Amino acid sequence: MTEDGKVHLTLRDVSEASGVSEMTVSRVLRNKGDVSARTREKVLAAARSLGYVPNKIAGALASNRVNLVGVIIPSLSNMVFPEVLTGISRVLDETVLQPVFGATHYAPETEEKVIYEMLSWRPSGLIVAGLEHNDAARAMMRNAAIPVVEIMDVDGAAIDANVGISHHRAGRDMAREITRRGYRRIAFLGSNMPDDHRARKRLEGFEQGLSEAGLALAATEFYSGGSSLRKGREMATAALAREPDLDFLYFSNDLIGAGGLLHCLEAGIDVPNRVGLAGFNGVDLLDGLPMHLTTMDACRMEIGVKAAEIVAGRALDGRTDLPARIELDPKLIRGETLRPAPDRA
Amino acid sequence: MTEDGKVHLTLRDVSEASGVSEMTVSRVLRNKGDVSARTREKVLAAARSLGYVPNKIAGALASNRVNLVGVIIPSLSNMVFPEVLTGISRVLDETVLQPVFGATHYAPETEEKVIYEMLSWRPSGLIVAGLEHNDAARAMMRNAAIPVVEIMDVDGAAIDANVGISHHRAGRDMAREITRRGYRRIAFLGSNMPDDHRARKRLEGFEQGLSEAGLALAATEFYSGGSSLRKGREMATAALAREPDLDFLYFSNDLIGAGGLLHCLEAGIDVPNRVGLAGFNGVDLLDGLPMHLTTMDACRMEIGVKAAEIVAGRALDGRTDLPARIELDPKLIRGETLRPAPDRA
DNA sequence: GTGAAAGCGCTAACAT
DNA sequence: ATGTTAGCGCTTTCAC
Repeated sequence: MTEDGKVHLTLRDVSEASGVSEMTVSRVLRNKGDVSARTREKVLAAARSLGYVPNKIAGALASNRVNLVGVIIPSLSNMVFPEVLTGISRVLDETVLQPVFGATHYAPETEEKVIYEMLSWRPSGLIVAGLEHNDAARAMMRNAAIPVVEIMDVDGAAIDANVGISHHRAGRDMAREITRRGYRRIAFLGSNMPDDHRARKRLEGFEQGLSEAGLALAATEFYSGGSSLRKGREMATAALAREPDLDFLYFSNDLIGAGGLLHCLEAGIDVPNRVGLAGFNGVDLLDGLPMHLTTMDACRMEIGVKAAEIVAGRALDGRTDLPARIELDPKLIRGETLRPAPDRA
Repeated sequence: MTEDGKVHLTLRDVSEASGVSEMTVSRVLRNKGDVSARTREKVLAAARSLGYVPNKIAGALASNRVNLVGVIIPSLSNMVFPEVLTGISRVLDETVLQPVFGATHYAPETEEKVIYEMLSWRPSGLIVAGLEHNDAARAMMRNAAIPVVEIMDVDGAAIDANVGISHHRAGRDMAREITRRGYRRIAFLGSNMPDDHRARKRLEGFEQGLSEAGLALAATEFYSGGSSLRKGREMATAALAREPDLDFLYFSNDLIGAGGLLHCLEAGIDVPNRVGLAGFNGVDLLDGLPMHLTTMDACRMEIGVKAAEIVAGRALDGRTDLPARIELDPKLIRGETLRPAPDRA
């Protein structure tokens, strides 16, 4: 607060202090239009000495331009999303655009609310995780007249643009890899969140992959709440107690997979010969475990980068030549928790 | 985009569609003032059928109220901060306030820029990690005339309000605990980021605690880049190779501590008798390791909650009775990586 | 290179 | 309970 009780300085204050019109002050502060070096210096000196901070609210209203990109994801406290955000930031940091984050906690109604709030700020673009949204959310995004990129998943119809991997394929490919190596009594261990559509699609793809080899899941184990090493241990313990002849545990993420691995090693189970294991995500925080867990890279950083490039290209440069759909390849990361394929006779 | 080429609907559109004045439409949409049930229904029906989304930019400018709270932290991809954000969201979700996040990557100039950007949106409050800021940042926050809460750390002078733990004390208390249990050849293993002031303060407190027992650090090991299990393993390996008679490894966070623990267990080192270990943070993702790592809870969730309560109480309810400084107690979490204290003779 | 006028979409304050 | 007027702080447009 300044001495005269004013809470915020305006362009007018800078104008008066520098003896330059508001309009020219505005030009200097935005590096827009031609201003003489002398005037520019006067203005900058005044702005700095007063401690002027522009009011973006007013600027956005007047220019009808808001350099914000809404980024809507299920959760921040999940090792998966920070990397996507990093990819997005890396690209947007090179532009005038700024990401603004919102979390849905895997609840469609929360997602609807978050999208509504975001759109009410009139952002320049939207990046949303997943392809599943309720009707209201879908309608808002369709009517928003801004680039909307749905990310992470490509198994379904997108509203506008789409960048991600096929989780169905990821699950199927993992099943093929596992069966090729001779595993036969295979369990799936994952979360039971009905709105985690990507985990669901991986499971569906996985089951399809098994059935191609004439197999079906030998056991499933579900948990709720956040994932942790302990959850993975508990699920592995439970599954192996219930079905002692299981020879493979497929986990829906790396953290619980790592927990399962620790359990097996401690229980003296021969990994990967007696029991093999795999996770999903390619979380390199966990690099350093006694054994590398076989997993599949979800291309999270790259998804963020590509999505941000589409938004920036369309919103800023008016480009219309950008791909509307980018399907990335989830790469298998072969750890030591998978035994070699048997020699074919 | 609607048929007539308009990109966004305005109050005027809803007013015309419902035959009610703009002002009354505004009242309905904000639940403000008395409106008859009949009028309210007409307006809501019109707004819904048109798909009207209010323009918060215009609303904020007119009302001089922006229900945003800027939250500025070093990094999103760090297990430490998501929990703080969860605490903040939990409180703000019960109010009209919305958090907006910014990351500084431990760079003071980036912090300054992020604070400037945040303030240019005229938020209702600011929550900033740490007490160390450059002069420009400090000046902006002092002049902002909004509640500013510095969090995580209480070792220093705050601008306005302050919620956190004393990292100096946390380090000192850990040193006391370790020396009490008879460990004597003690190493510190942590990051070498010069701008991670909290890690630095823990180290200083730790050294002070050691010196009280007539000891000094027997070794230090620093790493750069993100922390991971592997980094912890490597540092433990290096430290023990260089100083084979070390009997304690104090890590600056739980993740590298867990890596160190895995190394020791695999190397057949008797933990906690031959070598003890401790980390910092209380990250419960890691619960499930072969042995519980001794650590100290940094009260992250509670810090977020208290900080948000101060902002909400002051910004929304005009309360002036809220504490300006809250120092929380980092609790020792005793795992099995600490041996019992020797009987005193 | 600089300035004056108009207006962005909403809400506060004041009618009625 | 509803309507009218003015104006938030900036940028656009046009004039000089």
